[in-house]
Amino acid sequence: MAGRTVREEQVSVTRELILTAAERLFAERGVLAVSNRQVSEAAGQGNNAAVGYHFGTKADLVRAIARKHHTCIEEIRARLLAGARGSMDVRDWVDCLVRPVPEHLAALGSPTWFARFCAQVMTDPVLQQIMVEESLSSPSLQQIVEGLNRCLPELPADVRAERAEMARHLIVHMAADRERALAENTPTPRANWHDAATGLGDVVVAMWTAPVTPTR
Amino acid sequence: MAGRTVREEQVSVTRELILTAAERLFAERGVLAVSNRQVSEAAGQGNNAAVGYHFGTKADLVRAIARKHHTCIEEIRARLLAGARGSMDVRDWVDCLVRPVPEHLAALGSPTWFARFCAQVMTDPVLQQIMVEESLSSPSLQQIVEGLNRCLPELPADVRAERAEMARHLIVHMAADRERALAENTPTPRANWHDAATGLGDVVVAMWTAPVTPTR
DNA sequence: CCAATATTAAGTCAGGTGCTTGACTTAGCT
DNA sequence: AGCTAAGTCAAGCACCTGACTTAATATTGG
Repeated sequence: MAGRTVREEQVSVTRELILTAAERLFAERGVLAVSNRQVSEAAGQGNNAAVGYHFGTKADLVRAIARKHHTCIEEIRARLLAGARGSMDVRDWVDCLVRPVPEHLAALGSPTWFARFCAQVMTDPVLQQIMVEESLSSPSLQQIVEGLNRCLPELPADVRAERAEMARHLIVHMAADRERALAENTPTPRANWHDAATGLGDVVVAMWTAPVTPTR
Repeated sequence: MAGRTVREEQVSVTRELILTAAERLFAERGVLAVSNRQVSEAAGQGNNAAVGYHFGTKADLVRAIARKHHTCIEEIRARLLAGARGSMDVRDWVDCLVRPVPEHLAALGSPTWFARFCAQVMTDPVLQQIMVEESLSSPSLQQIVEGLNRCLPELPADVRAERAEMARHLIVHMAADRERALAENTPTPRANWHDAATGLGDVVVAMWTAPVTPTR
């Protein structure tokens, strides 16, 4: 991370400043509602074009934020994956799917903004593509899907795809909701991120193992 | 709908023109990425301030779009609710929850834009509030929740709230995904909206009836 | 120790935005 | 028929945006 020379160190500091300022503003006001200028100012940069200089377009900035967190999440997922290898229990694989994001948010300490940022980017018609490029590049996700497939061999491929999509939505948006509630001091159904992930896991296991009513 | 006089008729035509143009642009490009000017032009109004004149701010326009569809959806929900009254089968109540939106979209005929619009508005930090005001004002939703509560009396209140939230996310975002796939001619897991709702119902029933692992 | 260079600062510019204004058109009433 | 009021249009306003240019600053390699 930290560059060897003083120069590189300063640069990486400013980049990080911009990244975190952008993440917060995006989460609180909306990605498209915030201009690069506002991000630069919030990052304490006198230069109103600091974002353009360091990252390029706003899409590039979004990608950089996503990538930063993605590496952390990927590590957690790899760790969980190691424990689940070879298991024939759906719950083990669901935990690999469900726990990384909440655990990452817990590790960041409150307040966090990434979940709200993520939810917005994933539903925006143009930013969405950036996120899937960044996320689906993960090979560990593919391993989880394969693990689930081995546990549920009778499930039709279409239904599998459908339920994977559902799981993704639940993970992202429930995390965003909880994050928002924490930010607004609203009561949350669960006391901490770990319990929230447990509740999510209960549901996702039930979801994957639900019987499929045939469509004529 | 149609006013008695010629004048009122013209006005309601213009309003409808703006409403549908806005819905399409918002769904395709993002609510905040589209200016009121662009909406006015797309609606064929020479007046660049037509949106302002007829609706006020953009938030008001969003509210108007939401309300328009909400009335239709509410009718469908009321109809389903009448059939479920008194039932002790979770599936009946879940259908009341899950079917109205897909059925409404099916009735609109393709292409539709409302689901994508809805998903965006529900995840935007400032627009979100408008949507919940508009949606949670529905008394029929409350009846469904009560019906589910009667079927599942042992479920803790927190978990109930949590799972209601999850169901909401699934309904909105899975509809949006399917709508987008239809718009882009991408293959969809289900052949039609009714089957999609069935698949969704399978999952939501499993979700509500899933065992709750205790948190120490 | 100095010159080359990367970063930051500051100002400028054309274009787009919401909002307001005033003139014009036309339906509806007397 | 003629007046009133609502709806439409077109232009202008101040403001903000991204992109670009230039100057100041400080680190680095020689």
